[in-house]
Amino acid sequence: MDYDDGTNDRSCLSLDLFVGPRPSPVDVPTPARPTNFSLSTQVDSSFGQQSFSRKEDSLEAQLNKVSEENRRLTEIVAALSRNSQGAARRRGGSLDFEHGSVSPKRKWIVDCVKDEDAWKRLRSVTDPAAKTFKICIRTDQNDSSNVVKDGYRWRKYGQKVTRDSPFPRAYFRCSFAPSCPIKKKVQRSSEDRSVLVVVYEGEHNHRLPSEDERSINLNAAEGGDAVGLVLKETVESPELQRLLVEQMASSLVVDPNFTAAIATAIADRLSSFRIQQPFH
DNA sequence: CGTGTTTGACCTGCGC
DNA sequence: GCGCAGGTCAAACACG
Repeated sequence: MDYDDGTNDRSCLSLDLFVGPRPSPVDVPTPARPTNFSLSTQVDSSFGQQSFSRKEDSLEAQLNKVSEENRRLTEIVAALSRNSQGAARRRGGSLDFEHGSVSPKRKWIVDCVKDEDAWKRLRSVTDPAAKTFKICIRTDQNDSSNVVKDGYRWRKYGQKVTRDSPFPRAYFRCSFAPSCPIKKKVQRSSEDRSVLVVVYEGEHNHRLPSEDERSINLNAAEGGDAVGLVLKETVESPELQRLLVEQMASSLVVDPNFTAAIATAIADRLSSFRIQQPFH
């Protein structure tokens, strides 16, 4: 699907990985790409092997660093997307948190809220006074279940067909701690059935279950972890894998440290090459 | 048998 | 007061 802001479903796929609106140059200052620098995709593996291995280690570390930063940004931008909704509406935007619908123009999707710090950040940036917040989660379009597992354990206590959506709304309580006051409402978006709109009301009065406990809970539940599924599919889908790699590569290329490392590696090789094969 | 889901009935708040 | 819609309860049921 093509949207009137020039994006399409394909571009939104990559957008989903980062959660929220496409960062503009103003939002995320990016270093200027060196205009007189180009990197060939074909590299002769016969020279500079040892030197390049060291550089590879360095680059792998860079890649890991970028991956970790990407993960953190995902959580932070998810929280910011909520905070930005007012501005989005003013410019004709997008995610209607009041009615749980998602405009096709833009898609603000949370792909992961799975650790306690992420919950705290979400709360601190969303609506701490009302103690409610709403997120949207992309799931498999063919998955008709309203299962959204976020590390906590939920017990469904009701389901209701509402007026503003053809899809039923499911009501959940936290079953990990019987006295926990938090509630969760899950409803499929009427405009994009692959998106689940999740409303949390209240706060947990206990800690996030440990990894072991979560593992037991998640494995015991039928239908799989919808949030985990999104991440899993993101990694396992060849197209999304490619998009993820492209984005990481893009991040690396605009990183001055990365380009400097590449330049140094190439300079090493060139100097080695000149020594072995002087100009005629 | 324990735990979670389903689903119809009931409760509650709100607008008219 | 009435009707409507959203939210909750609880008995029946399914499942491991």
